[in-house]
Amino acid sequence: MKPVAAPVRSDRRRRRSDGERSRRAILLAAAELATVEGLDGLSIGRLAQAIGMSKSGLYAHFGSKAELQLAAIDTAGSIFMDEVVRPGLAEPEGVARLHGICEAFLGHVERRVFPGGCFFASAASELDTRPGPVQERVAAFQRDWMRTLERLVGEGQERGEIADEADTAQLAFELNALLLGANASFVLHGDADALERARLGIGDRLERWAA
Amino acid sequence: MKPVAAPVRSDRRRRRSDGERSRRAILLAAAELATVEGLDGLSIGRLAQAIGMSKSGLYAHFGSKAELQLAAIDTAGSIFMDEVVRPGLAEPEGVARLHGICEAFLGHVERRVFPGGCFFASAASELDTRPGPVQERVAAFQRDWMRTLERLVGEGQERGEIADEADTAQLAFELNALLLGANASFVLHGDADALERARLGIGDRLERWAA
DNA sequence: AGGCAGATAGTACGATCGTTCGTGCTATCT
DNA sequence: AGATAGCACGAACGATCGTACTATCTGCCT
Repeated sequence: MKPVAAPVRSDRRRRRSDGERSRRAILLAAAELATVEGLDGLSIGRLAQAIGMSKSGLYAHFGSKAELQLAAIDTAGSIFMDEVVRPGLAEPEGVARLHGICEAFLGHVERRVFPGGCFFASAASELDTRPGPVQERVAAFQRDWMRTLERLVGEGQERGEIADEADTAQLAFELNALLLGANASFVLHGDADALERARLGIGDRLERWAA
Repeated sequence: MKPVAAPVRSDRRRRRSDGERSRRAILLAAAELATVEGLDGLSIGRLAQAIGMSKSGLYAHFGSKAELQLAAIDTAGSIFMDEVVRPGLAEPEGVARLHGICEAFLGHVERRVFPGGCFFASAASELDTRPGPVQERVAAFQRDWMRTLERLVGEGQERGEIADEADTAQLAFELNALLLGANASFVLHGDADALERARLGIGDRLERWAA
């Protein structure tokens, strides 16, 4: 989990510092608002109003709405990296790290890093039936996340902390399902118990396959 | 799982048979389209075009877009009942019935009863941050579904097929999480393996707590 | 210090949104 | 058979959508 499409300045357009700051503010607000209004439902006019800018001034930073959406996804991705992946990887390698990343995920949901819960859960559900570059970017992120989980499970197995007989992808799938289930229940019903249930389930799964 | 707001004719308005047929066609299309465009993203104009009717003619069946959404939710609910709950309950009481309802859920996803996967997963994700009557109706359905799962788990325990020490709500939560995880992965990535993973996980959970 | 490119705002466009209204048509009831 | 009321339509509304064009201002490089 990481290349994540660096902020490649492919075009030869230089950026001014004030513009860069504006752009960052726009994308931060866009990433947060998108979990509430949806990536499509989020309108440029409302976004401009939310950050106190003119519609055209904001729009000039992006060539189209689709490019704004793509940039917002990348921004959300780097927030997700900072809030979930990096803290998780800070734990010592093995089951502790797997536990850590799951806990970091639940924590970022609980702390409402995004007001509408996990950005990618929200975006994936909205875009799942709308093929195109925007969907593809979200799907790529989601695949990357799953690969990260699988890698951590695999590391646990290599270290002898998780049974070799365990199906790596299967275990990763189940952990992810518990995380998404908790996210959904927490955001829709405000049900904090769901987070605890996910923790219980995750602990149970890891115990079940402990070597 | 069942009262589900019967088609109560609270107003004294009589219905003509042709109107009733149109209304049914509208709501069927609306329930299906909503899993693709979203309940909000679904526009009346596009819905009218999809079923070959005028915008105003369609609109006349409902006093507002919100009422159309509420009616579409009820329609989706009765489809869900027919395709998932009823077939599941056809199995003999106990673990078999629990297995049956889960399998019926996965089957209705795989058969694309709704083109965008489980209607309520889709709607819940879209509406989770938008309080109001529409959200409330979806949330009520979702609670009802969870209660059904919990009831089936409880029945399994009463029959001595599931260990009494099992946490009823916890087991229901985990089963539901596996179902939703499979739904999300299947719709976003077209990943049929996810359905199999859910089946494996469900079987494993039920075995784990078998009495 | 001068000048250029980037940043922001203003305005306007065509399309589409949900909604309202008035008008014929016809199924159904008396 | 005639009356009633539900059904469907076309046209039009004000608002808002994404997008384009133009003009003013200002940070930054030479």
